[in-house]
Amino acid sequence: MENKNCSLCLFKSKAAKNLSDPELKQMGNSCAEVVFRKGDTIFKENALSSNIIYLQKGLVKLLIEGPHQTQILRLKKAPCYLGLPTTMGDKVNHYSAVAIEPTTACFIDINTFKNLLKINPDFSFEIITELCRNELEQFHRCVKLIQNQIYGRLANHLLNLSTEVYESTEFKLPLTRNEIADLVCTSRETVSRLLSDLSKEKIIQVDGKQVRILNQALLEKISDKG
Amino acid sequence: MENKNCSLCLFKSKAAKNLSDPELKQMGNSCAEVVFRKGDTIFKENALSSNIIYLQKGLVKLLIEGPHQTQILRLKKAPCYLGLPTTMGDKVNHYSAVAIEPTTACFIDINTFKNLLKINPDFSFEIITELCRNELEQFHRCVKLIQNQIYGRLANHLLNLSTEVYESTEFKLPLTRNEIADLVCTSRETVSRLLSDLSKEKIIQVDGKQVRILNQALLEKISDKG
DNA sequence: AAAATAATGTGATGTATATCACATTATTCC
DNA sequence: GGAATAATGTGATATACATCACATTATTTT
Repeated sequence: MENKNCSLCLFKSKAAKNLSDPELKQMGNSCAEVVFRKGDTIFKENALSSNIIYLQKGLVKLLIEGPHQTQILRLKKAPCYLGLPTTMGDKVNHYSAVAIEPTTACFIDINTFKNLLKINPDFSFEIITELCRNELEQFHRCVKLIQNQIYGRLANHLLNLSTEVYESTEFKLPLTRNEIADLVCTSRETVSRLLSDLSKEKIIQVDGKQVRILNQALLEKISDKG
Repeated sequence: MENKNCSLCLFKSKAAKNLSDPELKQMGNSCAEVVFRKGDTIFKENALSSNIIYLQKGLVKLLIEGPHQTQILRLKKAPCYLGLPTTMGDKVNHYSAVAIEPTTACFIDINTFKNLLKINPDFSFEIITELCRNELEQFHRCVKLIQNQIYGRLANHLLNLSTEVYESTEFKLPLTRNEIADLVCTSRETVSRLLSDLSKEKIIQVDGKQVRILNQALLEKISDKG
């Protein structure tokens, strides 16, 4: 791998904009690019965590084993860092990451990353800011997940896929009904039923995994009110 | 306020151990100590966030307005930082902090704090580590909250109060049944019923707010299994 | 292309827990 | 210390959703 490639890739990250050329080179030298197919595991819960991952391209789900079922914590879309909390926060991963679309990821050695944090305060300041924003998002996601009924949670995730992930009112679901159930914490059957309810109400149009949002305003209301 | 006091106080924080004498002095100079009584608000959701708070003494609840009820995100026990994510992550607070016991807190000016992050990489590294650990904890809390039934969540919080907060099998609940409901996301009535169920099963002993844990092993099993 | 496997839809039934209603007991306040 | 207010306990009823059961349809695999 060449330094040139890495610096181009990492320049998408706000934090890495603070890195100097030699620092980027240093990162590039301990950085390995890996391609994943749909379904491939990028890192696994309980395995030793030794890399920060920079998602160059693709879409990933973060999974954690709950007391009753695996929970999809959130989806992460490139470009972004992956596994910052789980790699910096403990020796062992507290969740898994699995590609749900063809994905390219850079594995950055944790010691190199830590070193950059220590020698470049602007870089580390941006990382702090990003961690803080993530945590705030996570608080909101969590409260919504607990307090909203499933209809509202489902609406929320459909909107999220439409506006954040695919930036289109029509898209192909990257998840099975079972995975959607793990995301909104319900059963597969309920997902089926509620999707066809939304369809009957002409709020969305569903054909297998193909989804089109017909009434975004109403979907937003459902997402907010529960 | 004197520098001497502040450095003593902040030395309890792992991150602040990396601060030099002049840096501690700098922090001390833009640091105000405030005493709160039970029920006092320390900072409020949606207000402009301008301070990092170091909890010297006491116990605090973090509140966020949910779509259906206020949610208690978590309890925070001194000594710890308060409002790191909400102050660094946005201009405005995403949650409130309210004292639930007599509490002493130091308000550190955000600009001073940011400056220290920029000039002292070891300090900022520790803050990153703490943020990461918090986020991991939060993931686990969230999954437990969604997947466990209320009996399990209640057990979990009773254990937490016993082992983390009061470090005793007997303690006085710092929350009303209503607040416990906001914590485990249920109704006041259900909290009443489940507490007396736990009592009938001889797992805990309840007299008003006074609680004694009689069968910790079983309580842990309930907390884990749901 | 056939066989095997995985994903999905849909009815019937059960249950945890919300909600309403009201009685009882603590706390706070003047 | 009595009045007002807040906190708590407990029954009856309603409901969102889980779970089970099975039919149907996609998707892989060979």
